[in-house]
Amino acid sequence: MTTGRVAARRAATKDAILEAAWEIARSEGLGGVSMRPLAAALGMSAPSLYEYFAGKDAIYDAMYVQGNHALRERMQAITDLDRMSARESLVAGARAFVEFCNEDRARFQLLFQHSIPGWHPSEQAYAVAIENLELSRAHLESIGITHTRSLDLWTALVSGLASQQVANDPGGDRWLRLVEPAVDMFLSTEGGTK
Amino acid sequence: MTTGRVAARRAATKDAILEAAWEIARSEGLGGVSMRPLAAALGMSAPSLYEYFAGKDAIYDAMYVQGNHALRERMQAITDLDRMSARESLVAGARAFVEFCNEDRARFQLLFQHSIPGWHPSEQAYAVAIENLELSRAHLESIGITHTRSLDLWTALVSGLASQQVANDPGGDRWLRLVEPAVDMFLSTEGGTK
DNA sequence: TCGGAAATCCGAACAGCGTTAGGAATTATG
DNA sequence: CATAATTCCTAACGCTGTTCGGATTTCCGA
Repeated sequence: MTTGRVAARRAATKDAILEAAWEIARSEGLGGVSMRPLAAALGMSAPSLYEYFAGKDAIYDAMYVQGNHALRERMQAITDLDRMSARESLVAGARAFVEFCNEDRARFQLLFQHSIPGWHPSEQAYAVAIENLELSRAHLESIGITHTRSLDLWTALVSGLASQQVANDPGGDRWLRLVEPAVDMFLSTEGGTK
Repeated sequence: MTTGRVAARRAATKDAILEAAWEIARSEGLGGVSMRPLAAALGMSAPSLYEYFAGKDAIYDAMYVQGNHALRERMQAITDLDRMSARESLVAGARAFVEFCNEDRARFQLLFQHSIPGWHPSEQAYAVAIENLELSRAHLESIGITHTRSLDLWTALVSGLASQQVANDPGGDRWLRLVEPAVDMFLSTEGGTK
């Protein structure tokens, strides 16, 4: 039985470890997460962490999954996309994404820059990211944008806005404000990429 | 006198160190550059590197400057921008940039993703990057694009194309092919961002 | 309730990292 | 030729992620 008391306690400890890891990542930077201080923040010893995660990479992996789940929830919080025009829904989606990236630099670096040397998300963790990408592909499809070239141009545009925002005006809105003009620009020549 | 035999030999050794560092970065990844193997590749000992660079960060710094100089030369190799139309020169510039990024993943990560935990370019190294940015700003100005919003949208668009290309199709042309449609899209609504 | 099993923890240690100290060897120069 | 500057290396320090071995605690069925 995987839902016994031990499993619940184990899951709670894992969550606490990830929570502390996020906190360190936000204050010290994503690369500043190290095992001994992380363990100390939880009142335990570094080797004890290995009872819960196979290693530091597995911790990053779990954080990567958490981040992608948070992104999915954020995007799905825009419930009534159906009632919006294509333009409105694109603006809402892109704005939500850029805001999400702009909220937490460490999370952005983990999810979208591959910022930890030598680390790559595991196959199952990456699958969660693909799932998110698929959702936004479905969104664009629902408003009639289906060609790979159009989708690629859209992802480049939105990710460019997000990365510029995070890198050059973190927490601000210098590129966030450009979401609306960017959507208009994108829609104005949609079809030109066919 | 800084141009004596000793200074020349010293400069040659520094170049050799950077050369070996680039080679390791290209094969092992940017974060895979470590002092002892780097020194070993040059037949010397790790502490000897400190005769030439203040530390590992200083090596990254010098690589950062080298990379930006290479970018400037590449961009300036497009000599006859004057004889092109605005559209042609934008296409040429963006294509050159994306190609430059796509050639060397390690170089791209060093210059444009801030991929080494805890490392930031020094002020004087960053100045070289600003110099490059200023050149492309001048280019856009010369074709009548002056507003900050337009410039920001342009940088987001081009950097988005480059990062998507490098991350998802390294060495390929999936996003490189989108440079031309992207420029058309950008120009079609230029003025809408005022 | 007792006892074996499972879960959890920790101290010690290993290899690798960037870096420093101190001194020896080489090279340049007055 | 001798002094000074340059260049190099060995040893070591504190940090990193990680493993080992064993002790301690917690669970759970007889």
